[in-house]
Amino acid sequence: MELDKINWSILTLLQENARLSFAEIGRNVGLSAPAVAERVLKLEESGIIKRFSVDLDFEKLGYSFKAIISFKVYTGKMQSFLKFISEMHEVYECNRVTGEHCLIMKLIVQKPNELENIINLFSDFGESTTSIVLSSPVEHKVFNQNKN
Amino acid sequence: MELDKINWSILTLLQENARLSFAEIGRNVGLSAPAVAERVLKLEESGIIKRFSVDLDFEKLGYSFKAIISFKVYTGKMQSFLKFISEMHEVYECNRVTGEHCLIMKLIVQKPNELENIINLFSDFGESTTSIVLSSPVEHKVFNQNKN
DNA sequence: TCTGAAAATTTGGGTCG
DNA sequence: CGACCCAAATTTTCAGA
Repeated sequence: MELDKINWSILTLLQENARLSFAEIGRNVGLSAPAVAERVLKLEESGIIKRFSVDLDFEKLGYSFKAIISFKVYTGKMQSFLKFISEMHEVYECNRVTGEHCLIMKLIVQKPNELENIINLFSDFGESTTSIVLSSPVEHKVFNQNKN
Repeated sequence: MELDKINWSILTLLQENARLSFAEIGRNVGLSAPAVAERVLKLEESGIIKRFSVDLDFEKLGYSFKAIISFKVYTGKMQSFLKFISEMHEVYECNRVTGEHCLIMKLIVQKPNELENIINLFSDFGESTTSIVLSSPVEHKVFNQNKN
């Protein structure tokens, strides 16, 4: 799909506030509301917009600990481990990567001892290296085309 | 702020589809539209909902390479490095962590050689270990209170 | 793109624990 | 008094040409 400057502007605006009305977006990019609606629909249909969502403050929800776990899966255990973590709500994200460790995961938990339990459960599947997140200087940055 | 079962349901629904109407959410949780609107407003005001956003498919936008860089910052270079990356749109996320490496970053780029350039730029500030993301078995999971 | 019709959000007033 | 419902007014979205 071809992305012109206007579509990039729409995507930037929607990332910052997905509840802008089409009319308001149109005012920003110089289009009428129906024209914006049509573009957004096509962006959804093409899959470029995967979903409209909300970003939550996990700390305020009582989940104060973020951890990043690098994980080296034992031979033959990959499939069962992926199935295992897909059902754990504490595992927020999991990436398969090149390099020494096979997986890099991000977890969100309420208390340190929850993390301990999880690491114990993981030990059946491989070896983990855990880092606690102290802060997130850059978090979920708005993505745009600026090439500086 | 107190979060009852209804507010958790609202948060789950909004994460899955932030464009549900208040009336539709109300049908799911057994409230009227204005009651839902008021709850959502309070969730925003309290900061639990940080923003309404869209999740994008970066591959379809031509940004096919995700990388995770572990970074050990040289003494005294932390502040200048954080300022440096805050202005780089390729750095999607940056976490300060415990452990051997000080920072773990997620980057999104179009081509491998862009990554090479970035790693070269980073070398003034510290030592990096780069992993290319092959796939993301779990990505931006919907967060809810289920304790199973 | 424009216009009318349908649906959504917002606001005010009133009610129940 | 806070949280909710109902109903009217405004805004937004949708579907026709």
